[in-house]
Amino acid sequence: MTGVLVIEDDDRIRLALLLALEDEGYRVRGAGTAEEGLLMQRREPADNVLVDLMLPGLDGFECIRRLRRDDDVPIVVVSARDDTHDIVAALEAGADDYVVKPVAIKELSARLRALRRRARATHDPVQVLTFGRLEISPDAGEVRRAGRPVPVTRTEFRLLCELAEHAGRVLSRQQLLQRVWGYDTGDERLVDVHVGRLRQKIEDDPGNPRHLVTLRGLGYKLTR
Amino acid sequence: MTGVLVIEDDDRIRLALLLALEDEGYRVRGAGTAEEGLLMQRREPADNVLVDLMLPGLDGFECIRRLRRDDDVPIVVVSARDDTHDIVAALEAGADDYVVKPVAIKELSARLRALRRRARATHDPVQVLTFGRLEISPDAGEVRRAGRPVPVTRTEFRLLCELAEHAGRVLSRQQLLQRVWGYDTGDERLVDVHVGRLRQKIEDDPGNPRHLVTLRGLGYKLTR
DNA sequence: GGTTGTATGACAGTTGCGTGACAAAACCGT
DNA sequence: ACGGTTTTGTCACGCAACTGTCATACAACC
Repeated sequence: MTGVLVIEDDDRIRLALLLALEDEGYRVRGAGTAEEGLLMQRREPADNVLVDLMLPGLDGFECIRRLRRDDDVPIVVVSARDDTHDIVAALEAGADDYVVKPVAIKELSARLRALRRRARATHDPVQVLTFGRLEISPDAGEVRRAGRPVPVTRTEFRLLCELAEHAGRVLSRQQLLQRVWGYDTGDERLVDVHVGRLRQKIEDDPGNPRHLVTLRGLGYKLTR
Repeated sequence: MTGVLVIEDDDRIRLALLLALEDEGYRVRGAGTAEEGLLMQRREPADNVLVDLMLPGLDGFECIRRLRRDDDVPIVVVSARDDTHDIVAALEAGADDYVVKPVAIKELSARLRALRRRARATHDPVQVLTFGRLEISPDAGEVRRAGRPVPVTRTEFRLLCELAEHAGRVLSRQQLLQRVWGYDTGDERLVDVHVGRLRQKIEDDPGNPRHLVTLRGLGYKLTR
């Protein structure tokens, strides 16, 4: 799910935008001032930023410039003013798009998508799931323990990814058989064996597993 | 100087746009129909395409889709209609921006710049991809190892570029077959053979590949 | 202490990969 | 069009790694 940060001082409009975007399936958060927004973006970057031009304190143009300095996040200006001069200035400052209020939420959403399509191509970030000092990159097909690559086999890798994807939740042997092996039926012991082998590789003390733990009678889970 | 292609059937508007853009410093060319525009873009790609939605014959949406299929060129829709439905549809079809006629040329120009900034971020750095002492120039069609040119065949080159473009990620044989050969189906061993040949040329010790590595059961990836 | 559920080591069959050989196809200069 | 050269795809073989099964040992629960 993609996150959107809305920087807008008018509480009513901000709330309306946030609700509408949430409805469109975005993870949302809002800020009432540029300063607050910049801080939030620095702390926990969203995938898109919507920013109003008229903000108290630091104005929208400056806000855009600073966002742009830190980050390559796609920025959309949402402003009441439709003056060409403002539009040009905002785009020059580093904004990617400029829409005039009031804006149809469907249009905004489509513009955000179009923008992310472009932005994604740049970064293509490789996802990394972290469990303590254990790192799993499903894309890279790589597992690391304390930064060192751990050679795992395909089945072990799939199993680990499956567990990682549902981190913290128990998965029964049946579920694992189904998802990793595609078996509808089969010997559940098979899972045990592979879990064991995986532990040898990823746990510091395979006898006392910290991450890949057994829940007697239920199955296995991966914890942080 | 950057080139802009304007696809617009109304002669007066097209001419006005072309003149105005030329004035802004763009190298311009125009097309009166989608078919003509597609042909021109294929023959000599412009850096931006402006397209009207209402075109005789192939309509704007289809035109966008076809442009997008060939190419990653930034596309801006310039339309008289400001209906949300049209905007969303155009963006979904692959357009990057949508402006409503009449449009201030300064705004249009700023939007084009903003768009190119994004597009460039994705494309320009692709000029030389470096993996240790291995350099790949997709544009120049050249591969170098420790500064020395390495003669690779076309297929090897495509394969290498495909892997380089997704550096650090595993690509399955299926994916490679699809992307390099365009096969939807076929013998996956074909990939092995070419990977092997490529290794002979680009790896210091082809037996222990450092860059073009195998992930048993998953595929291949190129690492730094 | 008995029962149930889990860990693990060994093993044989299987799979996946690298490679060299070869023929077909594409390419290229004449 | 022709002949030589390079490139491409197919195949078969061998090796190494992986997989699933089983038997046994161990731990948890009642």
